[in-house]
Amino acid sequence: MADSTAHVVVGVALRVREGRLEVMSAEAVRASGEGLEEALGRALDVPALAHVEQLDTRLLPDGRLATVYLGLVPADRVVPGDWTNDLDELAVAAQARLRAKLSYTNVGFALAPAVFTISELREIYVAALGHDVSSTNLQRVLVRRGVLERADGLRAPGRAGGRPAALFRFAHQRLTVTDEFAALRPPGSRASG
Amino acid sequence: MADSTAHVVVGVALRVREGRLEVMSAEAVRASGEGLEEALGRALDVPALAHVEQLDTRLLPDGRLATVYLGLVPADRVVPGDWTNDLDELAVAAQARLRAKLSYTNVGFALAPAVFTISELREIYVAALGHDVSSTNLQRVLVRRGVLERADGLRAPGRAGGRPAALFRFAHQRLTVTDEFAALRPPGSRASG
DNA sequence: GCAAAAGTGTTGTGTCTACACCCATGT
DNA sequence: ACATGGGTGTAGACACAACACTTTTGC
Repeated sequence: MADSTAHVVVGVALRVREGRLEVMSAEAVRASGEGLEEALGRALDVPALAHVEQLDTRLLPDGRLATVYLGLVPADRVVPGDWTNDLDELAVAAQARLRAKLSYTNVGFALAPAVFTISELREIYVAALGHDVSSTNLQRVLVRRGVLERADGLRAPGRAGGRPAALFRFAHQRLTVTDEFAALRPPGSRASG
Repeated sequence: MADSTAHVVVGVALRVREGRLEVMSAEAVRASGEGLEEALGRALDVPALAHVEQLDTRLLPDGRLATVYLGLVPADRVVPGDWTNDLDELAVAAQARLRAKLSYTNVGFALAPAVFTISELREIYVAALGHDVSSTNLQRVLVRRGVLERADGLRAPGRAGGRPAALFRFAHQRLTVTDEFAALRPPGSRASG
């Protein structure tokens, strides 16, 4: 009864680099009596992750039991490891989770640098979502929801010229649901701004 | 290495009964080499569940590792067990998940009888969501989304009279996302029905 | 001046809530 | 007739996508 199958913690980290979504996976055997967090800490560089959440617990093909975590790394953070572009089944599940949450939460904070222009944020969203995003609408949606706020200063234009870009930052660095339930809201809950 | 902590599967079942949300929890120790499903089968009456999904994997206060599943039972199905109205922390998490999914998926199918009137469905939603729901809008939202469809026949009125109610059924008996991403949809995705 | 990049104004559409009103039945 | 419960019509509020237009820079 004390002997159950070995339990491992698997980390799947995602980040956006040069317009592409990159993955890195790692696993650690969980020592007897050890918490999930400790094992996750050995699997991934957790302090480097801006956001972590549990994805799934499943039996691996080899019969071991694995608890899978999704970690997100800001684009400007240097995290060594075997980053790759090809997504295995687990990475696809992680991306699906990320895609969904990008649209109704502020998870973007975990992929973006501390301060950025809308164009830079747009690139991140395009890579993570896998489809084009209008920077006009991206800005408006996120500002209206209170997800983004202005940071001081401007980014000087490149050699090609152009208007200097305003800098923004995420208003919160913790996951928040920003688009609560499109339908079936409680009665009398129409004011939102 | 082979000796990790004992792993248990915990099932949290929810149903609506007499206008109240009820919970039943159970757990089963997972035998060596056994899958999660088998243990879940011993913990809950799985064939009676119209929908099952994984909620969380966590360390219990006693140090055991538990994988928690959420199961939903249709209101008219007879499932013996120790059903109660007071929700512990796990049950609250289960309810939160249910509440969220009620608004952007068709999970309702797993709580409702095969065929029902809008009023009956409304009662279920009220109990699960914890706030009032207008039957007018409930009907319109779910029909517009293609979640509900008409069933043949009418329900005769009670002794107090009233117009006979139309019968409806859920169009699908498997979880489907019906309100995909409010914002940041791919370009050119405006037509919907 | 012209191209490039950023940002604002504005319009149209879809989806929701709220509420007025009509329909079908029992007594 | 009238109370009761079921259902439809419709108006108003948002939030969003799309696109035209203005602003600010480099060359």
